[in-house]
This record gives sequence, structure tokens and C-alpha cells, in this order.
Amino acid sequence: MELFLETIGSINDETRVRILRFIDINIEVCVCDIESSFDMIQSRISRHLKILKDGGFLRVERRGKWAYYSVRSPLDRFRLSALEEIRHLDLDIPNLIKGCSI
Amino acid sequence: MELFLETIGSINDETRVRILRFIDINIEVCVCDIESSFDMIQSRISRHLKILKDGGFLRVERRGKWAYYSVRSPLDRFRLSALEEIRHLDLDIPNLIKGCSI
DNA sequence: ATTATATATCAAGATATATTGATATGAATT
DNA sequence: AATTCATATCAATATATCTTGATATATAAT
Repeated sequence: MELFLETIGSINDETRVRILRFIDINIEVCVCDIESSFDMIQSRISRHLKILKDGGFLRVERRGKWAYYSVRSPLDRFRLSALEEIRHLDLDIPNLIKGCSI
Repeated sequence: MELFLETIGSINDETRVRILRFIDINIEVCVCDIESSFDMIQSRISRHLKILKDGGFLRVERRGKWAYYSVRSPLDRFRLSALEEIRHLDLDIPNLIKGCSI
């Protein structure tokens, strides 16, 4: 139950649904990309990413200074069906703006 | 998005997940049955039922004094996959105790 | 009509979650 | 090792959600 609620809770927020779909579209992005694409402060993005990761939707890979987030693969059946539901929503997803200085 | 969050939010609560599964198991129950089976006060049950109904998981049918709740059928693909996920959880679901005086 | 039973809704307080700004960590560059 | 850049975490506040007890509505029985 706890794990289920963690999964559900992670997509029970408009900002996180949009971030998840943004990563889904752009395959792999780092935090500063999301930060500048969404025009939100870094701590807010970082916290939402952690929740989505703990919810089982995202994976992170640190390379150098950057943390690259992508949709975890493979997704189990339920999370995949949730993601597919999100793909069908009419969402306002910003274009990718590279935010890191290098 | 709003509808999606309403759906997700409706199962983002332990009590509601248990109530939903309880109804799923018992096919059709009235509020007082849930009340006595879960040993929770009526207003609490009633409110959770409304949220599950608005989330698209339940339907109600009033017959006489009673409001009979059952899982909405057919469920769309996403809600069904959520319910199936819930069916696989190891939940503590009480036995049905008929709660109404007649 | 009055009373009893079942359910729904409301207002208040309690609890959880989100946002912000500040600070901490960690890796790369000088 | 000191600085810079990217990210994570923390503490405070703001906002949303849950629970409770009280009240309202709706149907049925007397």
C-alpha cells in the first residue's frame, strides 16, 4: 500500500505531471534544463524530481556536475498505463531550453 | 489535466483504496454497511465515497432510504489498470458487516 | 404530520503537501 | 585548495486535504 500511494502521490500534482511528460518527450534532460524550460526555481524542480523518482517513474544518472533524468525503463504495467494516460492529456509542455552554462 | 488529477487524487488515500477494494469484493454495498464494516463514522465514509465517485471509480444507485455503491462498469482502461493494481495489493479489508437496521 | 433511519453537507481543527529562500553537498576548473 | 557551477536538502510559510461533530436533506413508517 505504501509503495502504491508513493507511486500515485508522485503524479498527483500538476507540476509533476508536466515535468514527467516533458522528460518523456525529451528523453533525457538535466535539472537546469527543466529549470529554465519551466521557469521555476531550482529547489522546486529538484524536489519534484525526487518525488517522481521515488514514485518509480524516473531514473537519474549523474555525469560530471549534471544529473540527467529520464523515464525509467522498463516501466511496470501500472506506471506505464499511467504514463500513457498522461500522454493523452492536453498539456502545456514548454519547449526544451538548455539551461546549463556549458 | 483536472479530470486526471481528480481520478488520481481519489485513490491517493489509504482509506479510499481500502473502501474501493471493499466495494470491488462485495459488488454492491450501502453506506451503512461500509460504516459498520470499517468502524468509521458516517460522514467520513460518505465523503470518501463522493470522492471515489467523482474520481470515476464508483456509481451510486438510490433505492429507498439506501444509497448502493458499486464499481462503475465499464471502467475505462486507465481506471481499470489502477483497480487491478489495487487488487494486487496486500490490503487489510474487513469482512462485510450489514450495518443497516433493516 | 411526526418520528425514525440513511445519507449528504458544512464548519472547525488537525494533518499533509507545496513553495520559497537559504544553505549544504559534490564535481570540475583554475 | 579555492572558486565556480549544478544539484540536493532544510526550515519556514502557504496551501490543500482529512477527520470530526453538528446539521441538513430525503425516504419510509407510524
